[in-house]
Amino acid sequence: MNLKDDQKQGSHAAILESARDLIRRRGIGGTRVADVMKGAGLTVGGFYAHFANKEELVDQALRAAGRDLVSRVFGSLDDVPVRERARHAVDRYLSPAHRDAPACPFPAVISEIASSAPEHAPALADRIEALSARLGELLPPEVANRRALSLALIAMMYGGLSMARALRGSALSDEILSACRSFAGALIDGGTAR
Amino acid sequence: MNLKDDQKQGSHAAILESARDLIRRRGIGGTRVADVMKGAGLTVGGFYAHFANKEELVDQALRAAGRDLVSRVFGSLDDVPVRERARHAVDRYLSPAHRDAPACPFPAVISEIASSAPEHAPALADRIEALSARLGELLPPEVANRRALSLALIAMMYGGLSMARALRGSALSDEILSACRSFAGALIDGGTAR
DNA sequence: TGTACATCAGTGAACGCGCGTTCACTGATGTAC
DNA sequence: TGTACATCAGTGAACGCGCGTTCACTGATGTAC
Repeated sequence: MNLKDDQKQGSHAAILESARDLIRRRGIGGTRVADVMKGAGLTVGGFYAHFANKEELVDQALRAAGRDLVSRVFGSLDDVPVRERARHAVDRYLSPAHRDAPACPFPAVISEIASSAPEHAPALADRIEALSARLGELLPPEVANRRALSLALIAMMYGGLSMARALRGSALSDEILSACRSFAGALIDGGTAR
Repeated sequence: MNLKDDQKQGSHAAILESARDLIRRRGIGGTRVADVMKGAGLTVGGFYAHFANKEELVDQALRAAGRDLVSRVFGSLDDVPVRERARHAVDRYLSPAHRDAPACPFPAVISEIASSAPEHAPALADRIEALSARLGELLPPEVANRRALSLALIAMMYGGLSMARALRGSALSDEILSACRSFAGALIDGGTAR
C-alpha cells in the first residue's frame, strides 16, 4: 500500500461522503456528478476512475448512508432505560433538528426509487430491513408483533419527516412532527399492553 | 362561447388530466412537457398557449389531484357506519390496489418539493390541510385531538404508501401496507378511549 | 545514489443527448360586406 | 348567399442549456538498473 493507493482511497471516501451529503439534501436527480466531485475537492473528470457511473455511486452512497443512520439515530441508547429506548429513537428522528440537518437519506430518495430509479430498490429494501430489525430490538420487551409495529413506526417516521421537510419554515411543519412523535409514542406504549 | 373556445377549453382540461396522471406516476422531474401533450392528444408546441410554463402546469395539476383525492378516497362514505369511516378511508388508501394505481400524487412529489421544487410547497400545504380536515370529520365522534391524530395518520398513510410503492413487487411491500393499516386502525380506535 | 522510464490519479475541455421553450407556419373557424 | 379576409388553436422543427460521460494530457510518485 503506497502513497498513490492511500491517496486514491482517501479520494474515494471523500467522493462517497460528498455524495451522501448531496443525496440527502437534493435527492438522486438533484445530485450532479460535478458537484459531488467539487464537494470532495476534485474535478469531474476523475470520477470515472472511482465509479463505473453515477448509478454505482448512488447505490453505494445509499447503503452507506443507511448504515450510518442506523448507528447514529438508533445507536448509543445504552444509558436510556430499556422501555424508553424506542420512544427516544423516534423522538430523535422526528425532531426539528433532524428535519433541518437530515442524517436520513430516505425522504429525499424513496419517491425517486418508486418512479424513476427502481434499480435502487434492493438497496432501499436492505436498509429498511436493517432499520426495522434495529427498531424491533429497541421496543419494550412485552411487545409481541415487533416487526409489524416497527414497520408501521418507520412509515410514520419517514412520512412525517418527509412532509415536515417539504413544508419547512411553516407552523404546519412543526405540528406534523409533534403529532407524529405523540402518536408514535402511543403506539409504542399501547403495544406493551396488547 | 364558440367552437374555438370549446375546443381550447377541452384541450386545457385534457392537458391537466394528462399531467396529473404522469405526475402521479413519475413525479415532477419525471414528467416531460412533450409527454403531457402527447397524453392529451396534442403536440409540444401548443403547450404555451395554455400554460405560462411547466411550473404553472404542475401547480395546477397538484391542486386538482389533491382535490380529487379528497373526494375519491375520503368521499362517498355515507353508507359506512360513523365510527368505521376513518378506518375505511385509511384501508382504502393503504390498499395494494391504490399502491398500484395511485390516485394520490403526494408520494411521487413530496420529496421533490422538499429538495428541488419548493415553489410548490404552498399547493402541498393547502392539500394537506384539506385532507386533514376531511379525515378529522371522519374520525369517531369521541376523539378529542382530531387534528393531531389526522396529521399523524396522514404521515403514516403517506409514508407507508410511498415505501410500498418503492418496493412494489416484493413481500415487504405488502407487509408494510398491512402493518400500517393495522396500527392506523389501533390509533383510530384507541383514540376513542382517550 | 542517480538517471531514465513507467504508472496512474487527477485535470479540464469537448461531446452527445434530453428537455423546456420559442417561433414561423398551417388550416380550420369566424366575421365583414 | 358568396367571397375575401382575420383570427387563433395547434404543428413541428430548431434553439439553448444542463448534465453524464469521454479522452488526450499533466505531473507527481514509483521502479529498474
